Amino acid sequence: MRRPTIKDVAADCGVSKATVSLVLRDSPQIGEDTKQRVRESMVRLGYVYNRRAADMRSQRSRTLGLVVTHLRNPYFAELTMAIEDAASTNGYTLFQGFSRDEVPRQRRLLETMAEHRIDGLILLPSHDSRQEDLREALGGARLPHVLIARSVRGYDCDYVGADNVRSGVLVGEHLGTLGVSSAAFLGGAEGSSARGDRIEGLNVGLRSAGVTSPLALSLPAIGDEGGISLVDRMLERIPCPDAIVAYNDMYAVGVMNGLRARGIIPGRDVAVASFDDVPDAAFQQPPLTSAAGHPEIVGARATRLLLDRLEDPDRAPRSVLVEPDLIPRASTTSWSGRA
Amino acid sequence: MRRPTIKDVAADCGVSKATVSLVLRDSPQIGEDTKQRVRESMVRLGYVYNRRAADMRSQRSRTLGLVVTHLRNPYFAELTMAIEDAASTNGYTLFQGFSRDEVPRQRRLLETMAEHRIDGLILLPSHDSRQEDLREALGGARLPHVLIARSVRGYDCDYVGADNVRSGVLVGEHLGTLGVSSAAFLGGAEGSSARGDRIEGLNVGLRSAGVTSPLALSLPAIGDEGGISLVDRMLERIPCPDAIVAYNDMYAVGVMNGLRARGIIPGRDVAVASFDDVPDAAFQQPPLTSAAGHPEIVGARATRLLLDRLEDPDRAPRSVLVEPDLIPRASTTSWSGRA
DNA sequence: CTGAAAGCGCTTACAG
DNA sequence: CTGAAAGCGCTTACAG
Repeated sequence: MRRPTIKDVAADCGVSKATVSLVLRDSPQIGEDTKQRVRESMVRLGYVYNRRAADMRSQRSRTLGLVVTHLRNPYFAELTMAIEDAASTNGYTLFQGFSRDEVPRQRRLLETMAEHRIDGLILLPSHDSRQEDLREALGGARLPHVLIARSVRGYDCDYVGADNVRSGVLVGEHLGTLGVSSAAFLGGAEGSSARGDRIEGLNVGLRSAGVTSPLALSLPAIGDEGGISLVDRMLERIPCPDAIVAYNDMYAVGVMNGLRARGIIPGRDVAVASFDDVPDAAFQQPPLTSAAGHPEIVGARATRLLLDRLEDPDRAPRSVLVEPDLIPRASTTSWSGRA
Repeated sequence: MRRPTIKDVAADCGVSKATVSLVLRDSPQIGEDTKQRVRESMVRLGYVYNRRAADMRSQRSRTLGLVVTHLRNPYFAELTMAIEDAASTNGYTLFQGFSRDEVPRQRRLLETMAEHRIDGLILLPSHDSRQEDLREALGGARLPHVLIARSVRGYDCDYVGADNVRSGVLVGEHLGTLGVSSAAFLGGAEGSSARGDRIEGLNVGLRSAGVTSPLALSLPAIGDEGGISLVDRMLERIPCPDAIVAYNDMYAVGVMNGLRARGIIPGRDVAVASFDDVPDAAFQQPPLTSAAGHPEIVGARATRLLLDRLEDPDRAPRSVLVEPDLIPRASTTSWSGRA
């Protein structure tokens, strides 16, 4: 009941192992009649190609690793699906792991994947990754890799993400145009590259739309804190601003619930905007204005970048920023203006 | 610049390959001083263990395959994370693929994973999978596997899912107790095992709570159709019932938006309930009553079942049904009763 | 406690 | 057009 190997196939149809191997790759060296006979033997014996053995000999695995933090964020889920699609289209199978935003867990995953001899890695780094963490885990294994969605300060490598500064500018200009004169930024992990970029762009956008005193407050989330709690903390410190910009759509949902709990109607009493434009954003009450981060494009470009690097391991690192789009919806456009 | 192998390590510290191999597994056969020397060599040379080679010899791969349809459903995302967690806790690395509910794509993924010699497979079957499809893809490769969330008619194998009949009963009893006298079921793919089970249970639950004429209508989704369109189709055929039960929380969100678009307030004018209890359910307006399907438990049990089967490939197939819980929220409890 | 040898299932020059 | 042989990097009996 052992699984048949090319040796069994070769014996079954009276050729050598080498011939069977060449038939597997449909080599033009082999005659059509021989190919036919070999293929019939394979079917008869129930032969299943063993890639592990093949790859061991040819020193590549045709596998890629994908490590993201988790899938609770629909943006990460879309990113994951886009990468799987691009990988399998190009003949690669994907190892997947979730760091849950924990550096030790991330390190273990990278180690294991390196031991499985993945050809390359796509990593959405856990938010507290330091450059040393990555250098240790990736440099040691000399593993081609690209970072997505979050960059790591001081660590220069291939990177693909939405253009967060530009997203911030779009949101800021939109709010300014609506007549907003005060705004707060809620959520996101302190020190996150995406958070810093979004805030930076937001200030630029607000100013360019003529808002003189941008960002009355910006509160990063503490631990697993959600939007409801952030609204409470905000209201302890400042009166409700004209607009609240959430770090992403998930925080925005919490923010809108937090506002309602305080008797403030989101969309009417205060404009609410955020980032990512996950599918659910359109189905919120009110529908949520969001800067689309196009995860399907980010995922496809990241996979492309990684495959390019496999071809040429020594090329200079590249950074790809995907252009965002502002999707205005009622959470900002129905804002009634200052009383 | 070739990667060092155990041969290089052995040469570096003057022992044989076999000794290095034993040190890798921390064998008690080897003396502490020798182990120390070997480990120092490994670090010095930057040795990375090659599991592919090891596994080829030992005829197992320490990898599992996970194929789900997609991650757009948060329930599937939770399931995926739970399985990855259980797999990595047990020393397995996960291959992941998405069938996108397409049988040919599913078949290709299963074939490729079999060629990579995964030790076992967890499959959330694409909704139109026939038993022949699975028999062909899995029987041929003699691959240990367990199905999750959806069963396939006529295909007897290990299975883990929420108890959908019981979920239906819980929802039905809850609605009956609230005084509902008419209900419609919206969404889900026609022929889906989960859909059939939920409807069956729902009828039982409604009856047992004294509702004499259950389920005025049940409409499966056509293609990618969402809740909004389903509401429109429902209202063309019957007057709005006391309660709408959606196939899952994603349809429920659409259903509530569809109702609002028609001037019907969900929660007040009509009770809305559904299945899964994804994290977002609590944050809907109104918060959504849902029968929790506990994906973290389903995922953990499925992985356990697969590992058990790897131990004993010939045991009889088992079916594990995870007990659901009804989480009542305002989408039903604020229902005002018949006018 | 350690080493020499065979073998896992392929691919890859090299002959013929 | 096909075959014999070496080798990918490990593990596993088997000696000693």
